[in-house]
Amino acid sequence: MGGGAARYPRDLAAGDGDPWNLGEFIRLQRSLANLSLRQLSELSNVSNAYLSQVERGVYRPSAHVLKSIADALKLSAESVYARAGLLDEEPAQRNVGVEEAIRLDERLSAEQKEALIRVYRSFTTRS
Amino acid sequence: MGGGAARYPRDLAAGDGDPWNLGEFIRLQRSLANLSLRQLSELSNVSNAYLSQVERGVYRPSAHVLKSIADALKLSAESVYARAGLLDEEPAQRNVGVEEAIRLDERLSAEQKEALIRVYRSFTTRS
DNA sequence: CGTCTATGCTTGGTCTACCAAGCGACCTAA
DNA sequence: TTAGGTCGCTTGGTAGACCAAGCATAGACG
Repeated sequence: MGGGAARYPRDLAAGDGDPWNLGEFIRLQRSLANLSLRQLSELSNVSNAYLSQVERGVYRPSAHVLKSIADALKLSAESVYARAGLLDEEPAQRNVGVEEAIRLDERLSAEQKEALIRVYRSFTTRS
Repeated sequence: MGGGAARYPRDLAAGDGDPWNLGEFIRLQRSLANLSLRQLSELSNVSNAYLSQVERGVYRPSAHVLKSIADALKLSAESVYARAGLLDEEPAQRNVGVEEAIRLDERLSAEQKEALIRVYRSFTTRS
């Protein structure tokens, strides 16, 4: 742990690109946390080899790995998912929609949900 | 499209299990939307073969596929991710945290972020 | 009966996410 | 100089996500 940050030919110093793709984003967050690939690897239980490939854009990590990385970097999973294009937008919208709310309600049976949705549609659909 | 819903030995009628695992959940939502495997397949650009396996719990789909399915079923990606165990909890928490907010701010340079975080920590950490 | 269409399921294979092991470059200490 | 440490990166291999094609069943219509 002693060290300062050493500089390497293709090291973090090369972070000139825009951090709009996932790899650059993760690399930036990692550097802001002052973590090496192997340190982040240990924190996230993801191999340093794969982390390197992810940061360089060789592979697109699964959500499971993304979540581990997010936890290790103390980022919310939602933020990282949004960067990965797995979530539509910024975590700002909280519109669920009537139909989805109905379908997700666990106290309703399937038949009750169908009936509710049918009625809801009959109210909202102009024939 | 004419048809009513046909019943098959291991068909939707067998939806007696609790919809707490992802497969059962997707199958339930699909049946509530009155979609066949192939219809959902076309809407989501996921093969019906794979959808069948996902619903039966043979495979755990990637987030990309999950998002496609969520869109096709008109569910929010967050809800489905939560079911898949990819999100920590219900979409109810809106705590971002100061450090994360800093790191995600695009108008700050890396140095500015580091400085801010350092100051923030100096305020919040008891020595 | 036979044929058509729709359903969900199974199979064989391809692609890629992911890891263990190792490499070259760089630094510091003896 | 050599030895030991860390850095990021590359390579070979394995497991599983994912699909195209085909199967079996069931209803509708002739």
